[in-house]
Amino acid sequence: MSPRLKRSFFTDSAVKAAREMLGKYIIHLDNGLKLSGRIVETESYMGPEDKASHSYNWRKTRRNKVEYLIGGHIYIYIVYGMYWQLNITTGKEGMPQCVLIRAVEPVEGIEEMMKRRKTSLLLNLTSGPGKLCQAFGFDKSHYGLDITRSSQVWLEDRREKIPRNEIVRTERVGIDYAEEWAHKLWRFYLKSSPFVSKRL
DNA sequence: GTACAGATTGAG
DNA sequence: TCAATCTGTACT
Repeated sequence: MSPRLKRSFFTDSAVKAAREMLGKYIIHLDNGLKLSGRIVETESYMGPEDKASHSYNWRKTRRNKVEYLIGGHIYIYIVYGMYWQLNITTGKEGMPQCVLIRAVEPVEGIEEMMKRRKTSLLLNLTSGPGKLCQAFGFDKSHYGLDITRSSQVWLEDRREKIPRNEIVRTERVGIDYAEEWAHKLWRFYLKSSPFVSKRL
């Protein structure tokens, strides 16, 4: 049985999918080069009801239109003019929610990641949303990709059991403008992972 | 056409 | 603590 996560995983709500994504693996086959990592930090963006979300109040623009696709597509965009943010859409078609992958633990392709990140410090390769995109080479060329079918990018379940007390649930990072939504506990990370971007 | 903020990072 | 850097979005 293939360990690849299939559609049903991504049609859950973003909060549930974000929590379940911890301990799963992300794989990028980059021109024959295999890069992979274990997901250790995620955030959920709940769409129309969530002021921090690009699709708050059903907003739909050229940038975020793929959020409206069925769960399992890549929504990637740039922030601060220089960093990519990798999101996976969730929910059924027409429901614009997504999960932001904020940090992974590097597994395969570490040498290449070090080149791309210009550092030999393991801890600095993928411990943040912008960092991991640079290490993995994720950019606009992956916009809208269906990760349940793509031969370039997918997620795998390697059957790791995550104990309940390993999962920390906190407020999201960098969205102070979002009023009461800024306080929703929609960020998840693995307590014992040194690759988590920020501790509160 | 113009203005401006931003789901970050790394250097000082 | 703060600058880098530029696209998306709203507004004129």
